[in-house]
Amino acid sequence: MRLHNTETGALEELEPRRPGHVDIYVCGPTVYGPPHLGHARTVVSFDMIRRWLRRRNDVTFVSNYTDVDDKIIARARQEERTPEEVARTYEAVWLDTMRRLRVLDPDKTPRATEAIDRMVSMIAEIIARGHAYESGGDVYFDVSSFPTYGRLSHQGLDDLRVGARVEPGEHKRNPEDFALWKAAKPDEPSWDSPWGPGRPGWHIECSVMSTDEFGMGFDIHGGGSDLVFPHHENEIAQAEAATGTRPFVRHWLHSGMVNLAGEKMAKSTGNVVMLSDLLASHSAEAIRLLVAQTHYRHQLEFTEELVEECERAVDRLATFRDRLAAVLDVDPAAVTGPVLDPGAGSGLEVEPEAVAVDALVLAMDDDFGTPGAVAALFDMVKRANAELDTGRTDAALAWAAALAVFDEVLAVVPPVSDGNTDALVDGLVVLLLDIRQRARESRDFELADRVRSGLGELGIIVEDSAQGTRWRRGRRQAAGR
RNA sequence: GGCGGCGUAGCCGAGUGGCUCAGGCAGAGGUCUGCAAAACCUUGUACGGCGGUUCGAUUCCGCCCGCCGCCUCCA
Repeated sequence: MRLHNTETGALEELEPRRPGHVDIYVCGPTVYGPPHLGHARTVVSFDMIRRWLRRRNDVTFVSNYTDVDDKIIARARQEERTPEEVARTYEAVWLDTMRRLRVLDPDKTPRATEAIDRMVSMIAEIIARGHAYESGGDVYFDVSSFPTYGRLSHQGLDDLRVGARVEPGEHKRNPEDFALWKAAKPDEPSWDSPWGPGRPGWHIECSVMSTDEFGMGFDIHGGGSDLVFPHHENEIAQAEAATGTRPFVRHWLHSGMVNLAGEKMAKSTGNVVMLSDLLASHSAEAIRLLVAQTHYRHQLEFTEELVEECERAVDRLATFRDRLAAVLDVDPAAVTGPVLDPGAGSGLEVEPEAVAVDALVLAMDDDFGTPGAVAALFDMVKRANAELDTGRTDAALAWAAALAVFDEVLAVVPPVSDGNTDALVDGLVVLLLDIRQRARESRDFELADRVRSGLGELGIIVEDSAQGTRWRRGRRQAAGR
């Protein structure tokens, strides 16, 4: 398969250093506050990338928590708590939110504060190799000593000098140098080091934690495109300067930013959508579909209307899933069950429909083309529905298996509502529908419609068909609103 | 100023040097139905502007216009 590499700016063949194994590191959050839509965009994009890679590879996915940082310290002061308490709180919020978005847990989630000793070692190594210097208790990376600096962001040193600046209290030789270690300030967390007490700069942690896990030259490093410079540029400089070897990373993957109604989402202007708000009124699947419909490298346009549209599209998938379940006479949950895992006992271990899966493979193998995958999915739904309308059900099992494959990669099919398990509600609805059926048979449509609209107001959707009357809970009620 | 990206039908958004068509949502008409819903069918002069290359460009090249991101903590 091909994937885009930020460093070369070109599509490249994915060639893992160990065939069949892919090691991927994605920069995680600084845990100083609750996650917002921008986080979701990046995390969901990489979740789909990971889900695709693991169909053919043994994938190890690592994503860190940055738990020492200016913003965490500031937040801790504000809330009169310790930085550690703040970090642990938002770490838990992050994990919970990502799970609600059906994002798979990383295989490992290293914390910056647990890697300080290795950061100190790496910094010492960088100094020893002549790429960094100590100055007033700080340690700075000497950018001029690293000739390929700027190769990820495609900028020369002269270009970078223009934007570079020196904060008050810094002791840089050159403005484009960056901090590896910051001397301790009063009332801030600090650790001992050969240069005195202090704390690490932001960039060093990812060089350390990724190579701790994978060593130099691992397969994929990812993150939002806003991290290309300076964060990832600096990670390369640190890791390669410390080891004297290259490359640090084989493929750099970066996801695009989110636009809110045409404007950049920015905390400074209050133009932010918090995920807790978004998830209160929208399903994870709709949010994931919205993300999947735009290629991961492009800017994502976001409005409330667009998520609403995705809700309707996602409902269509649920309806299709339920229809297949009815035809196959199985529990709807089994339809999108783990067919990829033989022996999981879903009862649906069959060949997925080849047409749809071929289209999925074609799309995803070309730089993780989730928009094409979504198109392939809905294309199958339309064809399958058309056949089912004519009473042809022989391919139902293959469709179900294909649907499960799609859901394994994209996770956009809403789960079967567990709201239907209330035996009392179940019984009452069945009773009402039985009465309604008798009314229909005696052509008392006024009463029949009264029952249907009354149930509708309670969030229960009644649908008559040639095969009899079906009912289900509407999305809003199923979401517990 | 530097680096990068985008401009595709009402909206979002793939894609391609010529071939029937991305896909979703919305709109219109229809089939089915007691009605509705669901589903399906039909329906849209789409490719920012101007040049160039070409037998032929939305797709390649140049210029222009417009929009956006990064260059500072940021997913």
